Amino acid sequence: MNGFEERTKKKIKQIFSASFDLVAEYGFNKINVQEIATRANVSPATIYNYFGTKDNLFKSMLNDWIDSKIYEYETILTSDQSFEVKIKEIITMEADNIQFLNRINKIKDRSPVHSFLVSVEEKLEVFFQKLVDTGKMEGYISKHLSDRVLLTHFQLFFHEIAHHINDHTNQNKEEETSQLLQLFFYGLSSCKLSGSPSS
Amino acid sequence: MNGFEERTKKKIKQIFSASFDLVAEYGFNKINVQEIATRANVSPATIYNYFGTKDNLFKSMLNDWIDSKIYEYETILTSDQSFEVKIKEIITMEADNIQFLNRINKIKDRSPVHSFLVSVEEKLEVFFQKLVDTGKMEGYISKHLSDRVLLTHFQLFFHEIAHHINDHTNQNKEEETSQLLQLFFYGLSSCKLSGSPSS
Amino acid sequence: MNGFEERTKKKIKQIFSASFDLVAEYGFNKINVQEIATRANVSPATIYNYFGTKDNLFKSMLNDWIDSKIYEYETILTSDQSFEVKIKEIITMEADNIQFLNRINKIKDRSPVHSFLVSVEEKLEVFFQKLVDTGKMEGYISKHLSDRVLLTHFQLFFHEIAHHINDHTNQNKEEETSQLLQLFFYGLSSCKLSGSPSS
Amino acid sequence: MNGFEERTKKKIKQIFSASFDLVAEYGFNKINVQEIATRANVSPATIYNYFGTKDNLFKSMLNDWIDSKIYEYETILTSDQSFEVKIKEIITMEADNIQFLNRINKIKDRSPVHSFLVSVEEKLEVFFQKLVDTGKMEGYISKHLSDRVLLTHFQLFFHEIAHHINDHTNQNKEEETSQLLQLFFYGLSSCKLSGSPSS
DNA sequence: GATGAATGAGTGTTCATTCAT
DNA sequence: AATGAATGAACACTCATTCAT
Repeated sequence: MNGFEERTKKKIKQIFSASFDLVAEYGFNKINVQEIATRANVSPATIYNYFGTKDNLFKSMLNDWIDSKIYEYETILTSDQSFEVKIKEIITMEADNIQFLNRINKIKDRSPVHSFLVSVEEKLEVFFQKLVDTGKMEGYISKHLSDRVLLTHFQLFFHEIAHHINDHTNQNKEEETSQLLQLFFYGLSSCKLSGSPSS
Repeated sequence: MNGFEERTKKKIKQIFSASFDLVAEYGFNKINVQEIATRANVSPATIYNYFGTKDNLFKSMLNDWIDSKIYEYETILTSDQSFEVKIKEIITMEADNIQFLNRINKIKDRSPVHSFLVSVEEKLEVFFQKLVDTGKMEGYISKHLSDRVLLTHFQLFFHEIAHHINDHTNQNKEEETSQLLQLFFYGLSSCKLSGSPSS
Repeated sequence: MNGFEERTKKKIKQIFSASFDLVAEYGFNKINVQEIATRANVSPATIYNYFGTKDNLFKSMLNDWIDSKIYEYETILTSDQSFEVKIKEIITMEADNIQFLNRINKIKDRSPVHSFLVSVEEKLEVFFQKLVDTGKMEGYISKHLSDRVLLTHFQLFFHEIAHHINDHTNQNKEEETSQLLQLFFYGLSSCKLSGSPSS
Repeated sequence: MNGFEERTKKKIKQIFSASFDLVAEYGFNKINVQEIATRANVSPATIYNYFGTKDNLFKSMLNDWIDSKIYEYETILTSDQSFEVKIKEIITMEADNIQFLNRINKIKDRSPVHSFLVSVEEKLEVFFQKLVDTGKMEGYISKHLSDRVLLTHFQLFFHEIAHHINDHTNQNKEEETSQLLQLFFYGLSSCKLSGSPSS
């Protein structure tokens, strides 16, 4: 890789980073190319040279982001730890991206970005499927629960806990996170208080 | 009520209805006053006569909507049925509004509407608090779980189930809804399969 | 005049008064019919019933105003006092209308009102001509000065002094007004300090 | 200065010129950005790129205009001529801007431009103060007249004479201008007919 | 390759005026 | 006769995108 390519890569990174931060803070709809360009220290025209359209910039940025995220998740999943520890680690990771995840999770508007969000979701589902499989195999998840239901449940729950971890106004993080994990594993009625495989 | 007032009320209803539908379908950011006006069979200027600004229209519409919704919920909550039946009824009602709820739930952008969403959320929290109280009193919810955690949990869960009910591509609604309720009450490990108060 | 006509006349007076005040405060361009109607305690539609257009309202209002003003001026002019005293009295009267006069004096824009302002100006010129004639006859004004020049000069000077009288931030009203009158009669070089006819 | 800057400067000049002409002809209130843009051969968006708001365009234009005007005045004031000749030269210059001056002089409406007009007026006052000082020093102006009064008087008088010079319907320009100058120096009673310092 | 500059197509909002009651 | 309500025609301003340098 020569000097030109390197500089180009660096600029693309800056643009991705600026887009990510601004989307996380304000959502897709309330930011404009000028803002992204300013924060990335390039001109708007440069962004168009690289990505063609604003939507395409978002698509590329999302693609880059989801791939690196999935890679980190997979690393945890294939590591040598108990299911519960893996869950906790992944959730902690999620906490870092929770604001951004909230942004991209519920957007089903006219934006052409939406079509791309579907592919992000698919990649995430593939991962969560592996997670569910592991959980069932290790006896942490009742086998008669359908995968489809569990997928939705995992995603929502992860957001929920990550949101709590990330909430800076929250004083009882530790306690509440533990309670949420308990809700996750044992439900509202809480027939059991400390978790070990039920098999 | 004379003829003027009656027609005005009717038009306001039309405008609220058009706004609601469009927000539900496309979100706050992707619709313009012209569209709302067209769908409501009025001119944009009429909307400004009534509401002054676009934001104010949204605020009024949300206020109207949340009040009627809370009223219906309260009716169910104070009815003479078991906790589980109440939950199911409320969730079924939610299913009708799920798309709209998804829209307004995650929006924390620069829009001045946001400030108003907080008050919507507060009204909802008041209701969910009552729901949690009832659940604890009737023995369906473990008393050592903090209210704060439960509030978030309830809201998320309701959305989750309602989303399933509302998902038209879904074939196994009945079965999946039942599974989700089970997850809700008894968690991932599913120590118990049929629910009756644990007290 | 029956009760109906009386009420109509009263409303027209209210509308004239509201228009006058608002034009004096904000100028022709920055006030709207709604504002005038509100201040006059009528509906905008009523104004249109009476005057047809906004411009026509202004024309009627100006006409009414200038006629009453000219009437008062003429009364002073035909009174039995010295020229200097008459001048002072008229200037004092002007002070009350100075804000309004400033408004209408310099407006030569696209407004159709302009065409009417010309007729206001004509009426004023007729009066000022009489004033000049009196001044020349009584020996206060050098006869070799052309009427045309004197007309402009009088109008400007009246505004200038009236403006000083009306300026509430001004501490030395008395002194400054006297100086201005001196400038008027004897000019910058002030060859004379107390004025008596030079004939 | 590279090609970019040069073209930008040229366009700004065009925009200033177009704004100036239109304001002079129709006043601030009756012209829109589209019109200015059309006359300046740019798009409205370009104007917003440069100036941000319509008001800001006016402010910038006025600032540019007053500075160049003051510069020309100062040149005359510091030149090596008699007071009367300086006065005549400045008045002749004013005649070129009289329409525009009439526009900006009396506007005290709700427009945010007004706040800026104050600073224009201040710059003019500084200049007129110098003029008055010179006149007093050279014995053309009676020293017991207050500066405050003289400032207003000068401004009004300049407008008056300039207006006459500029009035194309006027046949006797020469004669009338001379009469007005006489009124200025020696007042209505005209105790003196040819002007030389009275000291 | 990078960018300063320019713009067309909207978007929220205002307001004189009309119309049905 | 009076007015509540409705609207068409503007207008200030934004922003994704293009283009000449």
